[in-house]
Amino acid sequence: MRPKPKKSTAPDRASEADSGSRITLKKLAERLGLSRTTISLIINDVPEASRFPEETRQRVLQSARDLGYRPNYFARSLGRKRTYLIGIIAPDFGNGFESTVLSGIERRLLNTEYTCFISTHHWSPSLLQGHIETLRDRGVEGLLLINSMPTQSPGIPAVTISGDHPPRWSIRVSIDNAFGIGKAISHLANLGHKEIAFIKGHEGSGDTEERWNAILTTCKKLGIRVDPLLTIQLERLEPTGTRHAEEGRIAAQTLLSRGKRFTALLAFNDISALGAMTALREAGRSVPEDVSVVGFDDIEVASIAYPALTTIHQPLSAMGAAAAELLVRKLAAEECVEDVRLRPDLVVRASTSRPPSARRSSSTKRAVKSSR
Amino acid sequence: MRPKPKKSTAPDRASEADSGSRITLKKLAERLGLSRTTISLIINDVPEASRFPEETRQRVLQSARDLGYRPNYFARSLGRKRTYLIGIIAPDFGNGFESTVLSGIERRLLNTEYTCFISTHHWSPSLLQGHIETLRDRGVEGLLLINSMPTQSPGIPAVTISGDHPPRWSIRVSIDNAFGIGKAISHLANLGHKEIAFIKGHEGSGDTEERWNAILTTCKKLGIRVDPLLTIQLERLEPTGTRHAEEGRIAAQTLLSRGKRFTALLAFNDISALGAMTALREAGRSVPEDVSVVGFDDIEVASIAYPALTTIHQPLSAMGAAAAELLVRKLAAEECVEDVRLRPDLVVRASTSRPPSARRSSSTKRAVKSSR
DNA sequence: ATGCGGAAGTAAACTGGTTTACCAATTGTG
DNA sequence: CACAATTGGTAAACCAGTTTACTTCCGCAT
Repeated sequence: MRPKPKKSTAPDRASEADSGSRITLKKLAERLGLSRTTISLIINDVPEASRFPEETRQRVLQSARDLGYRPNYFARSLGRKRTYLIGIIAPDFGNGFESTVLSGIERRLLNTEYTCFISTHHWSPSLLQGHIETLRDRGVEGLLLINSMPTQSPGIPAVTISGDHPPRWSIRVSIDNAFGIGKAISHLANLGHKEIAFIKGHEGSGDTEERWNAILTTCKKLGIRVDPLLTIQLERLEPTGTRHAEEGRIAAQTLLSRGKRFTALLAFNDISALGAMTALREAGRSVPEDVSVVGFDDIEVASIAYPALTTIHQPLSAMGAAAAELLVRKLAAEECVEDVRLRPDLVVRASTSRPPSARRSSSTKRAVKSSR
Repeated sequence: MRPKPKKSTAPDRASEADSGSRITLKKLAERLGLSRTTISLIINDVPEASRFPEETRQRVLQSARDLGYRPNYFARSLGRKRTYLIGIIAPDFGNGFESTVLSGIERRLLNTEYTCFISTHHWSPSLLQGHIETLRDRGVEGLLLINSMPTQSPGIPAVTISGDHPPRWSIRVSIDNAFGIGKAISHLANLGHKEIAFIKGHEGSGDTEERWNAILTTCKKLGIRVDPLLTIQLERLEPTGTRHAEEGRIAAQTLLSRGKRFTALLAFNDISALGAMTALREAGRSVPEDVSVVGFDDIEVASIAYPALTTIHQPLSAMGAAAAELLVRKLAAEECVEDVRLRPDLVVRASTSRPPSARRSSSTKRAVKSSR
């Protein structure tokens, strides 16, 4: 794009051997003795190009290939009024949640015309707003919002993944939090747990409210008490986005410091569950002998933690792919696309067992179990 | 960018209330009774704009603000021949390595003019090559290559982060692998380990060779035998990029199946170390009582693993920031920027201890230690 | 000989900015 | 008072494509 003052490397593309700069439509036209119009029509293979005899078509195509012609995206976008650009926004690159969603998005977009900007806002609303403006300036046609909820409509099509309060302006891909939480608590209840502690998600973040409401509903249904003393909310730590596990550890420490007994802990997500497990160990409690722990998300490290984490599996990659799919369809035609809601499932691993009171053999040595 | 057929949401920007479409320089000029030239010069605050009296300047600026004028990036890039676009390429979004480097890059680029494309290639050379071409077509001015090494020069400035064999066409940000490996092995040797197993990195990936050579050199110096039977190379699993821990688990299983005794294991990186720890447990070996494990990278989960992982800390975020810095400098002026090499350090946690032979009190109950 | 239709292709306007070269009017200076 | 310099600004070319509305030529039927 920019002129290079000195090329130290040998030119490795035909296009660059040409005349120092990239070959343009005009130069190509001159070489072929045809007009820019003709070349453009043929290169783009528009219906009108059928006017030209096969021979001319081949001549143009061949020449374009030989000279390594690549249309200038900026000129093209300017004329066509389409950019094929998508903006992705996430709070951070995370410990497995965001990255897995991102890979799902990439997978779906791989063989399309679209290219993605990705930016992160570290939970700063103003940064989020700023990114949206920058991306719009850059010409993105649509937005994929992972766990990110702007206060105003971005003014372009947007698909939110796992955000709360789906606003009217966005399409939403989410999982059935109530179903997942129901499964998790039922699992603990079935094992015999009655004293369950809860780590609630961050204020105003993604699925916090929905999951919390599901906890309240499920517990009421199952006759389990939700004790405020056994409830703690995650607080963000600086620098945001890099210490999620630490947040869970601190939450569990606070919980323990209150002195109220609990035999199980349901964390907001896996990473906070893992941090909490660390805190429990530090306080001399064994998992799952003393305290059973359940996470949410099923990120990769959940399965290699020790003990391997029982959790609610979210099809993260599929959610990313679904979101990308919806956005692409929305951008292609103004087709009316609908929200997608997926079902998570419970994955039982080694971090949950019956509560200590239910088995008076608490000194049993921990068996080495397969962790998956 | 594209015409919206029906706007269901209320217009939230002045620019959109205008005439259905975004306001252009021309419209702005007409409203002000000035020429496009004048507006352009003033908006861009070029030196030549000093010609215009302060009063005119303010009038233009104010009006632009009021009408929510935002220059069209495509038109601008076309004329200026600068795009302020950077392409980032990584194998995948990973479990902590890539994401931390990415956040370092983002941090450095946050208050600059640059915007980033990010793409991943899942270790496919052809996909990597394809991404480079796509990004070049899209007009990126430079590339940040995380653990990704194209076979040919990309033809634009590039900074590689943690890649092997730095080619002449790129600037390189890396850590001193030899130093790190030296620290790791010395640590094990000081504890009394002599039978050390090694998990070598993937064929052709990033720091594999450098670390492997460092292992050979250090072991020779310390008089430690590098036994082929205690050496295993990581193999990629499908779908690539999502099962790094599993790769480490399989490697350790293979190692164990060979029946050769070892008291310590040095893994290529943290995620494979964690997978290996799982395999060791499954085989009934305790970490660190029976086998000490050392990782490399110090990703976040290393510190919350159980036992917390002793590892070589890489300043990942700083490396990302440094790479971005170099690229920006390179793009700004053709300033001659040099490679950056950073020093990692050893972080001793709970996954290493003296070998079983050295302490004949092998039935000691594992003490609960602080994990950081 | 004239008019029609299709085949093959192009001129020119347009996208929305940037930039160079120039102009007209005023002010300053010898 | 003539000439230069300054002030305040603009026309037009340019970036590299897309797109619309022609044109020209030829063969064929009337």
